[in-house]
Amino acid sequence: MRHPSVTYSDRTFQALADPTRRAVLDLLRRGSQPAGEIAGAFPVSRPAISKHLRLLRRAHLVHEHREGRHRVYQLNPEPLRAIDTWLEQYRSFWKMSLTNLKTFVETEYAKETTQPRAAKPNTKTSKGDR
Amino acid sequence: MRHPSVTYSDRTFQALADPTRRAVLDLLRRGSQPAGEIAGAFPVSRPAISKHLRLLRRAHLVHEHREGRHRVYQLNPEPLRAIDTWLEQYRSFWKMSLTNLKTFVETEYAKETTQPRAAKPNTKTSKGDR
DNA sequence: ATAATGTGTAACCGTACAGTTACGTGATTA
DNA sequence: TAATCACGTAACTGTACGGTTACACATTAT
Repeated sequence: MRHPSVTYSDRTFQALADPTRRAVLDLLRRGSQPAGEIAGAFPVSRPAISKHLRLLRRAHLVHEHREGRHRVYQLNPEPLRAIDTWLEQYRSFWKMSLTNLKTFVETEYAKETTQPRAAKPNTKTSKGDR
Repeated sequence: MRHPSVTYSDRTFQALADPTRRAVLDLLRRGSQPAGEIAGAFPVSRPAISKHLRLLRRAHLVHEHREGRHRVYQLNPEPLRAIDTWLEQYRSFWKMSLTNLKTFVETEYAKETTQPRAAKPNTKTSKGDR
């Protein structure tokens, strides 16, 4: 079950989880398109794409506006900034050499692991606070 | 139904779709930890976390090694590079001002929309293959 | 008015989570 | 050896997708 409160970037991450939806975004980078034309670019049925578009809308990754009987979809890259921000915290990690990472990790966890016994972390105490 | 072939970064995006799993990664940035201690940091049951860890493992976002009766999990930021690469293509978009984006989009789609009739994209031709 | 287009939605099916409790298993401790 | 610890896994439940077909609805075109 999903958590009761679904955050903003939650929807974003969730929307990006599907390869078809990412492909739709990739497509829209080339310019806005009506739903039907987007659907034409994929090997699935039009309603399937329609539902993908609904999720992308829900995540604010696309904007839609009517144009005659078309519904034109436009990329909105704004929510991707949140992803970028999240990733930012990890950049330093993959810039570290693996050896450095290993060292860092070892020193960090050293206090819990070096002593065979006394270090048994009391798992339960820290459980209530989140 | 999932596509037959699930790509590498597919697993990654999918693993990141869940807020708990992202939180686990955030936790591991501070240093490796055994499964139980990770579980202690969340309001869900230990088996639930165990399953999250399985997905993270499947996405290669964490490494696991046994240490006595503990299983220590370590962050592996490597797969996140793929996400970063994907995002890279969108950076230019959110750096553009909205007006510029609008202009770009309009000129791009102009050929299909400016002529009322003749431009009707033949959606069906590419659709027949499914 | 009627027909055709372009889209979204409803209803239905199968699968993959996310969570739970109960249980199995290897490593430590008594 | 027996008890305990730290996990993973199995079995089960509910929900959200991802896909399909059938249909409703609004907007042109005849």
